[in-house]
Amino acid sequence: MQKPEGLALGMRPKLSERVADQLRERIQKGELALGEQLPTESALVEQFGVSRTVIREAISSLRVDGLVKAHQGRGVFVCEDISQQPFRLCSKDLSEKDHMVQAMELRMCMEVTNAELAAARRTDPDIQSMEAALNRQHAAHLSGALGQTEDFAFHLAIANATQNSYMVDFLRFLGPYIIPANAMHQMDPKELPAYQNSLRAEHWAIAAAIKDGDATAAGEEMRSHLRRGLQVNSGAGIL
Amino acid sequence: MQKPEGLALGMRPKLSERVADQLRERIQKGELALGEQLPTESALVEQFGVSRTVIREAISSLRVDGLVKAHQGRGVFVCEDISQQPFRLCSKDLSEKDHMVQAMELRMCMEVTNAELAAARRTDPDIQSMEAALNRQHAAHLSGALGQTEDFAFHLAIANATQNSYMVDFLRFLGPYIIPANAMHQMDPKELPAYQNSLRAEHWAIAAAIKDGDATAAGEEMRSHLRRGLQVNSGAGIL
DNA sequence: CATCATATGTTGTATGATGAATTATGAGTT
DNA sequence: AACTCATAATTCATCATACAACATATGATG
Repeated sequence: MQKPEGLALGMRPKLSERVADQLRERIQKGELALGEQLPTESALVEQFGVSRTVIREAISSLRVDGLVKAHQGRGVFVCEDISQQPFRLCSKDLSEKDHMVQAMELRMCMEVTNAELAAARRTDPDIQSMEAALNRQHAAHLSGALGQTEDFAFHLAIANATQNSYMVDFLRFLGPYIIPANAMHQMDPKELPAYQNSLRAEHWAIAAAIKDGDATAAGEEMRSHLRRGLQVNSGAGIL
Repeated sequence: MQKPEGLALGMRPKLSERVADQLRERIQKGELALGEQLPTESALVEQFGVSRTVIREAISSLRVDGLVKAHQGRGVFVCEDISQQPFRLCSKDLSEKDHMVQAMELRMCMEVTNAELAAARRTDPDIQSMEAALNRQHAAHLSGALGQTEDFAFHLAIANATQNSYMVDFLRFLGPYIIPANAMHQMDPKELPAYQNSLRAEHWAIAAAIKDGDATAAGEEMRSHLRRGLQVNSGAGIL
């Protein structure tokens, strides 16, 4: 049994969310100045004709989004730098396939340069964790598993080797958007082992280049690795 | 007059936030299973010894973070795919400089490949908006302005030319973390015009490569452009 | 067994009151 | 006039209670 989820044409969104959306709009349109502003809770209660509960929950949303900052006894203020707004990947006006391809390209953009950076900065422990992930992946393949977790762990190890924590964070953020799209699920079981072999070969090539400290080679290996994955998954991919 | 802001050693964080943090921890530690769970609001009221208002605001935080989903009449459930979690760039255990450098590297990772993609896919309108941004930047420089807005507009135009909306979103997300760090503010006014000239020259070189459809050249021009910017701003940058 | 009314539990919203922090006000002093 | 300090007014934070809306379990009824 499945629920419809995505508001089924009559699914009234919560009041607090509607209010929050309206306030977001006002802020991003610039109707509310940057440094200060925002009417008091009681004023908003009148404007929207809802209870304080709703207003407070709406403002709470804006707070965790980093759009406003509330000060007890003073008021709620629009943040000076709306820079702290989080990054999301959920444009709903995109087809499922476009979403996947674009997310994959985003990943590619970073992973290629990531491999180059890793080649320049990797430490011995980095190399060890990379190779450990590859060995685990091999074991998974031998045992009949898909080994996607281990695959991702290898890429994470590379991100770690860049010594840039944001790379790790971002890849980890991107991961869930990509993993489930892997075409291995719908692949002919006959072809699976061959595909997995080539996957591992590509991984080892990347690892070797990084170990050698050859940034250019590492980048190229990563690029062709991901490009192949993109082709298998979607057929497209000019990158 | 400045406020201390960042919790000045005794600044008690709001109850709702403390509760929200504890719940986040429970979820990410896996103490709360993935599909279902989360005690009822009244149960949490007893567990934490706070009012329902606080509990509700805490859950509201988790909701906008994409960690849980609330269903009226049923309960609050941990999201199946915590993938929807937003990406933030605010690791507070990083020095100001490390933060800047790492964010800049993240930008570099994407912009280099971005330029390559743009060279392969740019349309005529893309080229026009790129060149328009450059002309506006030149005008800004001539009028004595720093022209950072126009600079960023140029990079955004390139992102647009990739035909990948996520690239635009992500660059726009990264923008605020980078713009203010530009070293032009503290530069010797004598050297400023020369620096701005070289900036524009690099921009035009990138634009030309993209216009030509030369992906490799576009990537390289972008790489050296950003690398120079990173050096000016921080001295570091092995990339 | 199938169907429907009811009861129960849960989240959503409304309302009033109190506490805590900030700012505005004004009296009083120098 | 200028400064100090207590007081009041404003505003968000929290608490407590009640009701509405929705979902599910229960049990009676046919």
